[in-house]
Amino acid sequence: MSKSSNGRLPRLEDVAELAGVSHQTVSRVINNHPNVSKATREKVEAAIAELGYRRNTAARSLVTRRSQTIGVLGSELAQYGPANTLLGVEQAARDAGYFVSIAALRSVSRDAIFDALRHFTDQSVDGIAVLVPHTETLRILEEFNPGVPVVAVGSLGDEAVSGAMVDQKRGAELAVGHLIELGHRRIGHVAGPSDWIDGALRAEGWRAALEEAGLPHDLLLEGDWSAGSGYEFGRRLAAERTATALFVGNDQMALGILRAFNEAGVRVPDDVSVVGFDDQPESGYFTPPLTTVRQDFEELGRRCIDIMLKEIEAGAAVSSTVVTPELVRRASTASPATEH
Amino acid sequence: MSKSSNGRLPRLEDVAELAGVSHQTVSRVINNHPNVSKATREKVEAAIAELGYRRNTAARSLVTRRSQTIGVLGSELAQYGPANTLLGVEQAARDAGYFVSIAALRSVSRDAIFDALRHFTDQSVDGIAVLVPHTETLRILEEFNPGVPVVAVGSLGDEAVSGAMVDQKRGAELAVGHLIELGHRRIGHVAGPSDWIDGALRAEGWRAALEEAGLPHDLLLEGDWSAGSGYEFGRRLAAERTATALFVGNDQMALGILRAFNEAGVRVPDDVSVVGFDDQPESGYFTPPLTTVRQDFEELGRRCIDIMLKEIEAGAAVSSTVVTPELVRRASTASPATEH
DNA sequence: CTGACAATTGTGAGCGCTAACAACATGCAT
DNA sequence: ATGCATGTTGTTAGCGCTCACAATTGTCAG
Repeated sequence: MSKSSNGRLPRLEDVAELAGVSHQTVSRVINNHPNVSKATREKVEAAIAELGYRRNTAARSLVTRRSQTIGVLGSELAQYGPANTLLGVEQAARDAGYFVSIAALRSVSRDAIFDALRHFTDQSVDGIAVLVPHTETLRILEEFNPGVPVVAVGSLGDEAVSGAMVDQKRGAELAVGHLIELGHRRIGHVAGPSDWIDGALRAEGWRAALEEAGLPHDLLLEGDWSAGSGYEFGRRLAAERTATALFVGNDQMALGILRAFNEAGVRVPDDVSVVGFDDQPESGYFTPPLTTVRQDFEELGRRCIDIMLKEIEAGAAVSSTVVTPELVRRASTASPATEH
Repeated sequence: MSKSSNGRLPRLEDVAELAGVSHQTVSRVINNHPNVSKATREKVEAAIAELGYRRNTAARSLVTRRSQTIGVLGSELAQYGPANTLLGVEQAARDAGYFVSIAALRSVSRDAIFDALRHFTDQSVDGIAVLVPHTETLRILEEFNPGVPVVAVGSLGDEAVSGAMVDQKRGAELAVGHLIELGHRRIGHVAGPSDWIDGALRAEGWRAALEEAGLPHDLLLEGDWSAGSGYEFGRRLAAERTATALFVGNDQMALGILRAFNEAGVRVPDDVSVVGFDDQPESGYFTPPLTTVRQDFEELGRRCIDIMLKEIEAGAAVSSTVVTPELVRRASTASPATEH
């Protein structure tokens, strides 16, 4: 960091002096105000460069009451989806000149959420991105009005907060449609927790797709997203053999099911087809490589910030955006064996 | 957020007025200065509670030149290791009353790192945690002196910056030792990139362990951490069959190898034993469940902040800390088949 | 009762910036 | 020349807090 000769970081006043103008003119230059003559602007810019001047964020914040910071409230931030969404959020926010402050929830409770929101208001963040995919989160958010734009990722939002989401029902349709096309009639669903927005929506999409095709939709199991829970269900399903195809809520649970089927001698896809959700980088290397539904989490994060910046900078109204998922066909699905 | 009757957020002055003291006394109370009488402190605390007063961070920052913010510079933040380290960092930092600002590197270059560091100095962060596990990072850090404590995660640090790391050589020893104990003599290593600190250290540990046991250490392949690169090597190794056991740099590459071996009819662990590194939540559900070396990333992150806070708050000298990894035995390792 | 000292509380200034307004050119129609 | 709009620059105040120091009170030995 460059320091002025007296050992202090240079400030507006120092730049002004060197450029032979008032500090206010320097302020105008760094804030891109219109009415500054070209000659003055160049003089000031030269002085800024010479001193290595950088604006003091705290001083600016103090008077503008804005911090150029976006708060990201997240849970399960180490998981593939949230982690990548965070990356998209960070990229879009930093590119737009904002700082990104994070608060990770250890548990999703009212108190924890309030605590994190207070943390952000203490920091006078200009907006809050919420990566907490539980249905109850929205209700809690409405209770605590932080006074700045809030965008909930993974939800379509409502009257109070904006939302950016992947079209989960479409994703479920894609998966189930693929299985129906292959000739399956008995298609089960291993869902994520029903208090997670995505979990509920995928289950709903699964049911709707089967209903539309006139097929039964009675095989529904609710897991917790973990490979372990997939494994447990896999053992049960291997014993019962009630379905010829499974739509699984995420790739991790699918991995557990694959493992359980392998142990039990159930062949995938010969005996049972399996479709996952997410398309993690590893999913193509499962045994067998997993057919799944890809979600572009980084794009989701970027869209979230797009919406937020429109609200912050242009005072736009609450709105929402939807990212479309995509089916990735690999080796875990095939037509059912014809029965004798 | 509670507002005072005139629509403004309450400030020190408002609290002082209500409590019948000076603003300075209120400041003393919120900063826990000693010389404040019990009666006064209680009066002030009551006023603070009544008004819902919260200190203005920007104003405080402006005068103290400290922001109560820790910057986290990371790359590959969506990967299991870095993502969990970030979680540990966030937890420890927020618990200590700090804000956590992140900057994710899209590419690891001098420019990108400088950019991110400038981003942090603009924000006057009080310390910087670096989660960029490339060997060159340290050199770049030394060039740019941010003027605040820096802790590099995944490195032992050096004279200029502190470090928090997992004992990678010990981890490699654990893995290789386990294989030797099982009776393997030809133990190959699929390493991570050699310009990653962890990759280089694990390879070194592998070599050292074999050397000490008087075993050959000529089968070394360098991957890129991805399942895809593991898969490629797996195909080659399946064809060549030069080793009876493989120590793999991380669980993802191990997954790729498992996949390739499965395709090629190489049985694990009957024909070849495989040990991974990391112990991701999924590793226990691979086919077969993976023997691996567990690293406690969250602990690593917490330790990193412990060190940093000591430097920030107590002016402690540059130091370092080491987290010990642990072997997790599962089904991907066994004694080699006795040859005829 | 006084002076010295410690404990407690108050006063004033200023951190670096932006907002609001004032002041000054400049150009052009009258 | 005069008046007025327009563009450009300067002046002043104040955001909410902490620091350094000043002022006040209480305590106790002599």
